[in-house]
Amino acid sequence: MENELENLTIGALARTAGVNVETIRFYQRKGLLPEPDRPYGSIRRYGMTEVARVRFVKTAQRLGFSLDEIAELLLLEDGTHCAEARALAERKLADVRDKLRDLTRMETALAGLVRACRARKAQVACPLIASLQDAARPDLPASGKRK
Amino acid sequence: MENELENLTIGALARTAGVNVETIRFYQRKGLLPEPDRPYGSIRRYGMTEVARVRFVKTAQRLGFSLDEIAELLLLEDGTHCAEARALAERKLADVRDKLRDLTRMETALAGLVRACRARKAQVACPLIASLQDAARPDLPASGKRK
DNA sequence: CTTACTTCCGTAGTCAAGTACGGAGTCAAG
DNA sequence: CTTGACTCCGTACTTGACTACGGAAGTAAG
Repeated sequence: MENELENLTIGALARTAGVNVETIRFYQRKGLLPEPDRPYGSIRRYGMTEVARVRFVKTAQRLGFSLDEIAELLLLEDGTHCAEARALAERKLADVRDKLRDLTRMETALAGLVRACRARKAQVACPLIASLQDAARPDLPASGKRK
Repeated sequence: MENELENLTIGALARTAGVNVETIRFYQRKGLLPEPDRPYGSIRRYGMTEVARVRFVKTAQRLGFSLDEIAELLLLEDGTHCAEARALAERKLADVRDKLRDLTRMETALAGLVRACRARKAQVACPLIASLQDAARPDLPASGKRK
């Protein structure tokens, strides 16, 4: 035992997760990462669970989630009560599916452009905007100030 | 002619695109949105092209792109030269596919949680983090400071 | 033990993406 | 031709997500 990867200092945790030490501490303050109590006047130690958590935060950010939203996702991970969990999960799932839809459209448009370019068709217009346009959020168009 | 939707003031543009007027002006300063010249000492007018552009920016943001990245995507839309366009499009496409992969994994995990919850299995643990963990970026783990 | 690096913690600064403000000019209804 | 709403433009403030700083305490190697 006494694994390399299960007795990390905050610095080692940061390095293996690919972030700054300050970021770890910042996430702890925000409640995104538990702050283990320090064994009697000593320094805190971390394991792979924490590494995975930090990486998850970073990945979710890349996918357009804010830290607050990520906190909610982590609630699910940590096991909330069934009723609330389900409602939350369903909302997040819908959100994820919206993103998937839009990303897929972007993929199609980009792939089309690359193909056209490869085929040396001089006419290179990328209907990227158009790809996301239609069927876009049929929500209240009158003074619809979502926020 | 003289369509409702082709002679918008900045305020109307903002309203139909679902953003603040100041945001429009901010995007213009950043070069994300063209600033049409004002017909001799008068005010600027906008059309559906601009509405679509603003909406595109907002959607791309939701998908985790920064304004700088979005500016690049818009370059494609506006038709850069083939060689550069293709290189850029290929990079963006790879990026989009990475996101798709991760989002799909999140979808699976969330859908699983919802299903479990529906089935009233008390044991509700959402392996959300785990779903993104493996096969996660096999890039330089030593001092890998992506930014 | 000393010395050099870390950790710890609080406070302050930075950068991206807006948002707000205020005064001067424009417009369209009455 | 005035009045109220809106545009224009510059500058300043805010929020989210870090990043830096500095002094006291912990730790690992020589």
